[in-house]
Amino acid sequence: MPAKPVRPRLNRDVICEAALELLAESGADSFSMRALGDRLGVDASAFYRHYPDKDALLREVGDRALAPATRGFTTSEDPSDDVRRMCLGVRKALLRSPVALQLTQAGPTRYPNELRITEVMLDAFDRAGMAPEDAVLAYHVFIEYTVGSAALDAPLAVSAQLRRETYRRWRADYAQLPSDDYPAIRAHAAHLYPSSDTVFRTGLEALLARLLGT
Amino acid sequence: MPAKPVRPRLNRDVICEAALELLAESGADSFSMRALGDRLGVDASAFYRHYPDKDALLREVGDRALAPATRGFTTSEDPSDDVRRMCLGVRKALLRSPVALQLTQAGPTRYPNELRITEVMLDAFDRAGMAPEDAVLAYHVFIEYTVGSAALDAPLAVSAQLRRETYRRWRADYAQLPSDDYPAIRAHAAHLYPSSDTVFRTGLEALLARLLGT
DNA sequence: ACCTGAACACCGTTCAAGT
DNA sequence: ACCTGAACACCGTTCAAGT
Repeated sequence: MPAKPVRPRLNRDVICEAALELLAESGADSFSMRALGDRLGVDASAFYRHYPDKDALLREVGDRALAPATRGFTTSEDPSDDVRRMCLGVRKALLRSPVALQLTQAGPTRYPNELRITEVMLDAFDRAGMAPEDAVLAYHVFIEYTVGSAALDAPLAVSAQLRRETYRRWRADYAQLPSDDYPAIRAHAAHLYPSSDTVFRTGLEALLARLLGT
Repeated sequence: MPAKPVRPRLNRDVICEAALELLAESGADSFSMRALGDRLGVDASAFYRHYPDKDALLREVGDRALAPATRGFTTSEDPSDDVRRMCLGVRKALLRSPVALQLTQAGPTRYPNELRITEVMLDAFDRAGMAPEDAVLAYHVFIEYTVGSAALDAPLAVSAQLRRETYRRWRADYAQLPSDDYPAIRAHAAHLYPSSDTVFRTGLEALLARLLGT
């Protein structure tokens, strides 16, 4: 069999794959072009032949992180449930990979996974019988809520144990506030910071019920 | 009259004030300890006597950016409207100062403005007759939605003209997608990206109607 | 007590040079 | 065509030294 060409060592596929691994292992804070270069046995400057800059690289990496939400998604007969499942899937994918946050700051990537999510949701609102303007409005509301929540929840999503301990500490802090100034906080301190998944579900169901009229 | 003591040149008040100005003028990207030092005529290392690190400094700056939302806020007889006005005020403050995003990533600051916002909202849910667990759940939903949306909208909030042009360009891009793969996107391209304030209002009213039973 | 200045260990990015 | 290596212009942070 013919020898596989050793060149090219680098292309967008191997770069994004390595970036996703590096992000999953070491977190978003310690990601750098130099660290990515080390992992691939390549100088950091080599990436600039494949992407104009770090942001462009991370935008493609970010879209690939969304793949679990689109791969295998099947539309049902219930548009409301399609929106529900898609939002939950997007949230799960965003919490899994710490590059999610990056995506929130650069506008639409128009990469395949993002486009598929948009298509599925707009189609669902259409099937629900919404007027075009209302469908677009609803689409943006669900995306802002889903991505925004994920951006807030992501920093503590890495470890369930760390999350529980952190929430417990925060509750204890709230419980020690002066009750003259903050009576309502004091009264609710023990209940603050329920599971962020429960919080997300609560808002999601409220939006579905009101905007899709289920 | 006695001469004002020249020392201390630096304290938390003058540091935060200068940081807010620098952020408003030059944006979040070009903020650095060195740039802040230049503005105050001081070496960058001088701040480390007043804050443990850059994050701690920005957390206090972030809370001060919320001041417009709490200063002058008065509770009404309609809890639902109190929540509405507070969320709109928080959004406005967050879009005004580009440090908002920073706040979303570090957990609660427990600085005065953030605490006041929490107190007002929990109190409103109480007055609406909600059970304590439901009040806390609703509080977290509204905060996630408000802060999350602001984090997504902030990058384009600086200039209305830039925002309009950017949205127009994005719509044009969506309109050129292959309609075989993305029929719903193509059909809605002209309506995508309505005013982000309208989007926020739509979701906010849906959540108010469903969670506060208006 | 408070700030300076130099230093350390990093960054993203560019560009001539190598192969 | 693709990558290297050195260089540039930055970072946040520490710490001995100054006043």
